[in-house]
Amino acid sequence: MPDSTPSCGKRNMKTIFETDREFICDIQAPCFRDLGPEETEFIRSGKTQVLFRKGDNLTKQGAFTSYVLFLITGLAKQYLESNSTKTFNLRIIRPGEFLGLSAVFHGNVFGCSSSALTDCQAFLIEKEAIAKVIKQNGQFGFSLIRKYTEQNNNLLSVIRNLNHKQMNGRLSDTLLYLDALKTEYPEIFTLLSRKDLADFTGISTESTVKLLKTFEKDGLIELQDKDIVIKNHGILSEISKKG
Amino acid sequence: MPDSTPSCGKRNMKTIFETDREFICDIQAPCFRDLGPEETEFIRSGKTQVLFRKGDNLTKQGAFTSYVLFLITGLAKQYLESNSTKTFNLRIIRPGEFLGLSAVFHGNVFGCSSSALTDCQAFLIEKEAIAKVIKQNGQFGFSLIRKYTEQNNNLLSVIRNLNHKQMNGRLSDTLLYLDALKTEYPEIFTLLSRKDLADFTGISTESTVKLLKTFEKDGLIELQDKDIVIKNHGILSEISKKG
DNA sequence: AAAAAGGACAACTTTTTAATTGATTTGAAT
DNA sequence: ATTCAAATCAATTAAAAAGTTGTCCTTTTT
Repeated sequence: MPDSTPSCGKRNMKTIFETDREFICDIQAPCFRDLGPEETEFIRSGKTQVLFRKGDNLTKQGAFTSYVLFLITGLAKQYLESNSTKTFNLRIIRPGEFLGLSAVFHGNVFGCSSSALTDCQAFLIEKEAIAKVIKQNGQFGFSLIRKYTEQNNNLLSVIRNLNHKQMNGRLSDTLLYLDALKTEYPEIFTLLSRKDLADFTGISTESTVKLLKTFEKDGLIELQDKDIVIKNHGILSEISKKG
Repeated sequence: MPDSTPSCGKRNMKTIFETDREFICDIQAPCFRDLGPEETEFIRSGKTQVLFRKGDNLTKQGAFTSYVLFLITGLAKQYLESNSTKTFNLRIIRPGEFLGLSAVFHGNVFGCSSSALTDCQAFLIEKEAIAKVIKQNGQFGFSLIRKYTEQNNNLLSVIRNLNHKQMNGRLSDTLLYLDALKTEYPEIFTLLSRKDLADFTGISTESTVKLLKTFEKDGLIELQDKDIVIKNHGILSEISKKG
């Protein structure tokens, strides 16, 4: 589990179902700082906390939803499912991020699936509670929108990639995206399989493997078991830009 | 995928998200036969269909829920999570069964987790829709209650087992339970790991392995790779009864 | 048509996970 | 105190999944 997570004071937290030693985790994440005491109380009353084990689905594309997830600890990946075999990885979800926010405003199904790369603690907040607080507290809404638009920008660049770029450019993109997370979560690459990388990049697993080797041969990266070290950011982002 | 599932006419079904060739699966399962045309329409309007891939969670213990799942094809297991390491398997979920029904009536969180043993097609029906139809159509409610009480009886025997019986009795119980499903789903044992069996039985994986060998030595069962063949139902149910 | 990009398949290797076994410890029941 | 049931631990083996590589095929670009 990452070190630099919004601390909730305890490790080895339990689900709310263990009555013997109930764990109370306050809402202390940055984006909740804007809330007044009654608002905090209101959110708290409409939330629950769940431990997702590594591999568990946090959300399932197409399933009805009545809540938003807020990741407290752990890392997850968000992905799109198309036919039963194909998967496209959209992004890594970090502590402090929301999942399923769009269902608060329109539709009532999850648009994407997501699954836990490590054990994950998450708040589940009923959408009425979130909606009410957003309407009531402009600053909170502002933070949310900010987060959301950032994610949206990422989606746009994903689409750009898929449209314009070829293998090299896309893989560079994926590597740079993940590498940017590495400062905060040094284990990020070791949590992902080659298939995961392929699903981020939108190419086959085999091509990914081969291209990674080529990148290594060209001195752009270094493959250390599952970990990947970027040796030449400059050229890699050149490749990423040129496609 | 099992052969004898409530047929919906097609194989290789797709999620509702694939607009190119949308799959429409009518509500034809036995328990929906009691519904009048308007009721069927009402349910249909408040449902969606999702393909859960093998390993996916259908439900997550502690997560808010606003819907009921109805399994169309595939097999799943339902289990209880306690601390992050321990799991207790409650039952196998077969096509034609509901999941999360209790949340329609009380509480709004899933009481158990469940995950797909094979790819699973499921309806998700919003709980208001189910509730309304139950109130409206006594026969439908009757079928539902019948199903539910049967499940409940199983839970009672599970509790009895945990309280009174020791290893031999419990494992016999688990084996007989699963073997009863084997007629309809011959692959049932091959879908479960030794840990799964242990989690059904409530004993350690190692003890399960050892006891299975003992049972085989005593001619009660035959271990054929992952498959298990019951050779002596009589004695096994003796052991199950005696504890 | 030729070349390049990239997927698909098949064979193989490595790594990871699951299963198995024996030895040791715990803990309740007699 | 002794016994038995069963968990835990450590070590080993077996099976499954992930990763790798080469070849060949298809599609797009030129």
